[in-house]
Amino acid sequence: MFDTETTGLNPLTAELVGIAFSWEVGKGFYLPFPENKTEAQELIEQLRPFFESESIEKVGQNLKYDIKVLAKYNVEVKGKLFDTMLAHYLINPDMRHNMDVLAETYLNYTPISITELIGKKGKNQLSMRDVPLEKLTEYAVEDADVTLQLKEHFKNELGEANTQKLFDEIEIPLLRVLAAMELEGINLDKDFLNGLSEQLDKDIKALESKIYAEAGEEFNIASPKQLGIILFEKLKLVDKPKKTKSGQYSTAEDVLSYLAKDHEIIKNIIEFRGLSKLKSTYVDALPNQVEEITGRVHTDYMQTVAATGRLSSNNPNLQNIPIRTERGRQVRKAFIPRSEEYTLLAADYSQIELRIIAALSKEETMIEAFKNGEDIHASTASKVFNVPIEEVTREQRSNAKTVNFGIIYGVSAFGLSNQTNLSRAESKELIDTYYATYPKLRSFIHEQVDFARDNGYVQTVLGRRRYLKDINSRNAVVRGAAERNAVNAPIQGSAADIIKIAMINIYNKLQEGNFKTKMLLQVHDELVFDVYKPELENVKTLVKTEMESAFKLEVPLDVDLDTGDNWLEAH
DNA sequence: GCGATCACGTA
DNA sequence: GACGTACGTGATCGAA
Repeated sequence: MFDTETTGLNPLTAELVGIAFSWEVGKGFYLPFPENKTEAQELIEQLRPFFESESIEKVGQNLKYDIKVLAKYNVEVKGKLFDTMLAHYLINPDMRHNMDVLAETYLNYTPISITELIGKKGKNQLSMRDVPLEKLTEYAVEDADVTLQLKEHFKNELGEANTQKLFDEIEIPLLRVLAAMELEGINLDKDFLNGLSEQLDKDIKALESKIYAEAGEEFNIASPKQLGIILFEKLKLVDKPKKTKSGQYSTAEDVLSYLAKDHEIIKNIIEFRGLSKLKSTYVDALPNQVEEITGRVHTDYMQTVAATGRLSSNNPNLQNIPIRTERGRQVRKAFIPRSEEYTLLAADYSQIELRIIAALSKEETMIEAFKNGEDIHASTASKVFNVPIEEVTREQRSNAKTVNFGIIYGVSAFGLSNQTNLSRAESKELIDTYYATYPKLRSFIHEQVDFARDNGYVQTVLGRRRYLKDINSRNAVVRGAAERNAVNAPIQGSAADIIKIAMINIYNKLQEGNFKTKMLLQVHDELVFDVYKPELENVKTLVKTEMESAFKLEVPLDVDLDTGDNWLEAH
């Protein structure tokens, strides 16, 4: 077992301060590293045979971090891996997985906390370098020991939860794939974003003046509190304004959009909000996230956060780059290939969640539609509105699409009527007709809820579990939420399983084939590659084949590919 | 300087 | 009476 101690959380800039080792519960040692880089490199060279040994199993807590740190020292971590954080994620995805919590829960022990060592995060926080060797040794070796003890605990529990395969064949191999993607990073066109920023600034300022004029005074539009008072006390736009749970006036988008058609100020506020969000969160923030060393943006994928099995992305979050609005999609133009010899390839699963629910429910009508390559929303519309598929109107298709997605989340008539132009009664009727059209979908949903009631959990196609402690709650609201989770988690989670398989297989093939092409991003149902142009045709075939054959369902998986000189063109 | 709240971006 | 899943980030604002 090993655990690196470094000068920071960013593996690209972090320097090794030391490494703790433990090979037997209760035993361990700590190897401090010199501050001098040449000397540090000399020391790590002596450990290279250990790290690069195929036969020595490596145990750690969040090994992706250690692997990335060591990669910057040009050391590869080979051999079998056991990550206690990943193990616990499979054992109970809804809990937290940091070592302090795990030690307290499973070993009834409280290790020395990092804040005890270096203080709370902030200006006055020390660097690991500043911690006296004796204290640091105790801390580091304790962590190593605790991790090894946790491993002893978790290796049996994985078997009991039937998730051993998922651990060995998905999460552990994926950790290496994610480390490689994160180290790679993606090229960003800063100049382009600076240009966007100036345009946005002009438009935001213009909207600001209009809003002040309409309000009759200047105030902070970005403050929901001040905005609420202007709209609902000064201008009295509605009789009974909706409040948030803390008693403020709600100025949320869905509340404001009701008022937009009658009030120019509301339209301007909605636009102001959209543009401000775009500017602050993306256009201005992204250039600051470019790493100096590489000149690229390196996200950090969280492998143990989403309870369903999905990844999440942060610093920066590259899984929520705008696409829906014309203004927003411009941001995607800033994500570009590494050089002129490269092009971006985006590959996304078409309707993967609907295909999964069709296959798992064995709903033949829907399966057939997918097998025939039909537009699934048009096909649904044609059936529920009882018109030939070529006569489906835009509105019918749109409503069918809303129901199709809603089904995956456990939508109610209320929710549907809120999302569409349909009344409550019309929504109810549509849902009833929908279930009459796809009867096995309804029984599938009930089976999931029943399974959860009987077993306390639901699972994905690969046996990834989500425990639902509230499934038998007497509180109908709480129980309803658990029931929706019982339906959604296997669907969303199975899609996550499938793309993870594809990522591992694609990564391995690109490695084996010595491709210059690199996988860069994952956005739940999409993978983005930086493709060396001479490899394009091979890579396209490889990616499509691996993604479509990652998991065999009764429904074909379909992947759309596109390339371009930026992420917008490629999508 | 922190955490809660609100709002809003994605699949 | 509430009322569709899963996330992360930025701005504000009140309490330290």
